[in-house]
Amino acid sequence: MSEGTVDTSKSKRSESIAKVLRNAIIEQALPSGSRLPEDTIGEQFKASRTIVREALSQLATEGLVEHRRNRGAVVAEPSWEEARDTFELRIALEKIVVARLAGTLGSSEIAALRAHVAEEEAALESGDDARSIRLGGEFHVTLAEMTGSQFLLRYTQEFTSRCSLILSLYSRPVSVECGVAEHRAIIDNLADGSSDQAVEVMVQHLGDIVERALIKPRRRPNHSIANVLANYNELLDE
Amino acid sequence: MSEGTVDTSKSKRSESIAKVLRNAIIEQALPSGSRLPEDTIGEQFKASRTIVREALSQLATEGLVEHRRNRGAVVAEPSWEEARDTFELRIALEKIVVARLAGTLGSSEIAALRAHVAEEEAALESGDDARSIRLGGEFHVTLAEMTGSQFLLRYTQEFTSRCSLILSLYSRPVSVECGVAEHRAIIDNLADGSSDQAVEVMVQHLGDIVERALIKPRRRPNHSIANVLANYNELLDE
DNA sequence: TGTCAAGATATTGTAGACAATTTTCGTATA
DNA sequence: TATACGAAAATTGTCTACAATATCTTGACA
Repeated sequence: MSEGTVDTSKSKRSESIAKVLRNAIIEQALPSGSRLPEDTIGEQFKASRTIVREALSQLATEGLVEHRRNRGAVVAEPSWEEARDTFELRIALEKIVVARLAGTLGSSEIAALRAHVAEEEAALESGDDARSIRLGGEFHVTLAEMTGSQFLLRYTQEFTSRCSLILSLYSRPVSVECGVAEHRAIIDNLADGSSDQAVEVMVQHLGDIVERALIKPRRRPNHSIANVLANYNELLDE
Repeated sequence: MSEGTVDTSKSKRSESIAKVLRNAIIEQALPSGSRLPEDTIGEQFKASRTIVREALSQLATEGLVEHRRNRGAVVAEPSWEEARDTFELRIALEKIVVARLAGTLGSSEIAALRAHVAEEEAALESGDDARSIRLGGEFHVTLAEMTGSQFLLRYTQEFTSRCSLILSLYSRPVSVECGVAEHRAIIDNLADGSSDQAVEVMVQHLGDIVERALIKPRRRPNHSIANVLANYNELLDE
């Protein structure tokens, strides 16, 4: 089906590939431990190994894949300690985001956030788990984006991705990690402008996520990389 | 059978190059805005552009260099807003480090920290500014290292480097940014184990640094990259 | 003399070739 | 049968060539 590769090539090609792989990893289409051979991926995207390698490097610094010398890249499998550190840092990070945002958002931004949550709810009801998880993470990224800070945005993206991966490893299969109600509460507090309270709600929210997580590892059957990527190619042209 | 193979050079050539460039940037041997042509650097290190490119990518994600499409890399010149964000994140990060460390350090670790500060003091008295700046940053990295957390270490390195770059842009020429006395106070509080107080001292310390900084930009004359790197090559085998 | 265009030069972006290393698999041997 | 060894295959690491793009130089023209 998908022969796509619509290039959109103004921004870096490796970035597009990284994005697709990132989504595939977060949605567990590529489970932890999956091998990621450079030429297989390159074939899928019709790109040379140079480009694929760039994408994998990027994902490695994000902590989503692991590089073993001369043995290729695999989807990372964060240890429990790494999971704990990641969440602790993420909470510290998002405290800053929320504190900076409280009381500064315009009505259009509030509306955008509410619309996003509505989307989350729709995905939840339709039972599309993968979509739910992705949208749940994107909510936090959207918040970071609204601070206008490149750094807060970049790190929020990084930590949100890694947390999604961690949750897929350690949390119960059923639990969707980002509660829609909690997101609504965050928006309400941001709109009201009570900074401390907004921070408190965010901390509570992320704390709940940690609570729900860190249960025990589980494993999914390995899919063929070629098949998985074929499905994800459609996402390329966004 | 095979001998030890202490593959220091094997581990990653691009990492060695990145390290040299990082030091050169932090010590302002390569001022903000300096161009970093791939083949010039490759020639210095006798490495192909592939390797140099890898090193530059690494430094780009660390925020020390900036990539302009088809126009090469230059030493980054963080804006005031980026500077502010970087420091805010760094403080949040190091609060975590100190909180985790308080009361957990063994006497050998305390001794190592004190030895490090002694080195800082020596460098300060000898008037070797570049060395002082580097050692000041390394103190914080050493702390992060002692937590045993890969993530805390990596991000502390990243933020410390970037902060050094920022200070070189915005702070007074004379001020050495990490006060030796303050570092001693941090060690004392870590040894005593009063977590809250240790955190407080660290926040105070980093706050002081910010205070001393953010004055106004200044500029140094551009040195030839080839010359600069020739001087720094000695550091390669460390 | 100043401006602008076109060619020349320099630098980055990407691809593919070759080398180095690991993994796999078949085969001989006890 | 189990194990050890070694050749073949697969995969990554690095280099170099070529293409695409940006920057600089030169010279014509107003």
